[in-house]
Amino acid sequence: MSITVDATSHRERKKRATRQAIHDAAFELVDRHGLSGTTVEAISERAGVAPRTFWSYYPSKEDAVIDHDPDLARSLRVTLLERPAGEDAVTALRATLEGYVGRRLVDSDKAVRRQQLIRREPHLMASVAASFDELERALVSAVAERLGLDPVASLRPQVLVMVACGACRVAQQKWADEQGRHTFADLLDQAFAELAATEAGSRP
Amino acid sequence: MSITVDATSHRERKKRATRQAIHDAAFELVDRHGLSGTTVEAISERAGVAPRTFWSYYPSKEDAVIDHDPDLARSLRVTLLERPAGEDAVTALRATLEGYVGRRLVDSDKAVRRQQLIRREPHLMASVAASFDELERALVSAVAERLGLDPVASLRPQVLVMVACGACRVAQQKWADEQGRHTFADLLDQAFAELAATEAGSRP
DNA sequence: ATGCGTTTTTGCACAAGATGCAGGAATCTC
DNA sequence: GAGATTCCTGCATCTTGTGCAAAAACGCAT
Repeated sequence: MSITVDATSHRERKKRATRQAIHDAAFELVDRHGLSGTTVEAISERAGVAPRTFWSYYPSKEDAVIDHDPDLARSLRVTLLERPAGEDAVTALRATLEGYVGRRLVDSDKAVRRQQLIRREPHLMASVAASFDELERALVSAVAERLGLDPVASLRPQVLVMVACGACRVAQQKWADEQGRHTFADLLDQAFAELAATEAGSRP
Repeated sequence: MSITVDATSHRERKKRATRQAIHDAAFELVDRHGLSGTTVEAISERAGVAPRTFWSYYPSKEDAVIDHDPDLARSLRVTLLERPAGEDAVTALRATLEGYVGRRLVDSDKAVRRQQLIRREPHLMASVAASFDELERALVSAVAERLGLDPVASLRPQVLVMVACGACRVAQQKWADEQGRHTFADLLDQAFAELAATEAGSRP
């Protein structure tokens, strides 16, 4: 048993390829025939594995379609903590999320289809929400660390993360709706501009 | 076939009672034994109906636990549109949501258990997210209407709703975490105060 | 290359979730 | 109370998801 996790070993490459194949098959079939019109059996066949193997890669059909990166949370955390110390929290969050989302939107055609698929199939929201929740938690703890605040005593970290993630989500949604007519960065600018223009402190 | 939907007919009352019984049974059992430790058969038995009947009330176990009100979205929409015309959008949203959440938190013990249950059982997020999504859409369209904005052209309605719902979510989470040490209204105040203190308009 | 320990894949059995259908029971209307 | 309508139930069936153990693939040392 060696400690070295050679990310390019034959085994590792093959596992990644299989995972990708299953995800691709799941996405393609569900996009074409809907969630309930696609069986795990069909996905497995298209991916070239036995049905039983499917469940050693993903715990459910929905998860196979969404394909959540298991250590994205850690990665975002690191990125955020590496932002310049002087930078204010919202800017740091914004830059962190922009970088991540930007990377995801490189294949813009796939990204649009993905977003629209999620809209068409509300059941996919389960996986998406779980993933989002995990990211928000990670970011809250990272922001609290950055600001030297106790996330139990203060609501500030939660609110900051909520705002930044929310703006991001709104921009991403819009971007998918108009299929990339504006760049994502532009839409994010717009969302943050709206935020700045909002009188949030008003009292009923 | 009469159009009148007599909400207090024998039939209607019985249906409501059955639905409530199923929900109660589901909540109680899942709270005690976990989602995967509770079968639909057990829920049905506790509620005094045949297993087959369960699925004519809820499409899944998770939905029975969450018990989403199917016309809450419409109701929130109406409430929001009935707010004074002069009131700014965030305040109107805040008041609308506060009223709704406040009503839900009347039975505070149940509400705390519910929130903690959702945390313990991530699978419940599916139903919660679907419900939330529906509410946000309804509110976006209502806000757009109020402001005379086109929600496709402007991001403002989306951002406003996102902020208000987000603050609400943060406050609710906190409220459940500390099991009602502060009132929900207080925590909502805190969340909005943090929002107001945030420099959201900064650029990277 | 051969053999050996480890990891991955697969098949099988099985419990639970979910849906369509049709007969029977309860309820409503008159 | 009779007839129409709606609801509840049992049955058959398909799918999802998991545990287990055998078989296949792989990595490594000789």
